[in-house]
Amino acid sequence: MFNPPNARSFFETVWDIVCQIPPGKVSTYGQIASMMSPEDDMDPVRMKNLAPRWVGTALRKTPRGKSIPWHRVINSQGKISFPIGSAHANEQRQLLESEGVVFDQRDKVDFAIVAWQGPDDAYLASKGLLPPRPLK
DNA sequence: CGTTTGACTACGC
DNA sequence: CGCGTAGCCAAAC
Repeated sequence: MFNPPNARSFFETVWDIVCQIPPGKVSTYGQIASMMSPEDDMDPVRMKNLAPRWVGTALRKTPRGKSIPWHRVINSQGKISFPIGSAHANEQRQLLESEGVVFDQRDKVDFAIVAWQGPDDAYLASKGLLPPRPLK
């Protein structure tokens, strides 16, 4: 899953999954990671700590020209992961708000309303992905 | 080629 | 809820 030789396909899988998130909904780095199968010899603890960061790494390298909805991925706390007030954070927030996503006074979204439930089963099967862990 | 960085998370206080 | 910390390791510098 995370070996260098597989990095390319890992990134592409992440981008592919992100493209499945509909407007007005959000996912998290950890949720996307939860859909990827760990390698057989991967230590569960190591996996848990590593996977979300790799999703972040993949997103950081998102091709800007392919209209991938990168802004629909936030962190497990329901907040944008860029420093508040930064150019990136402002852009991400504006994109989400333009889709109807609401942020409360602590800059958090309400997962009960905007959490993405994951791709449909057919998509998961076609990509060999696991059902995503629900967001809380 | 050594050091720092980073689009994370779970957990403890 | 907010803040700090450990765990992680390929990129970026």
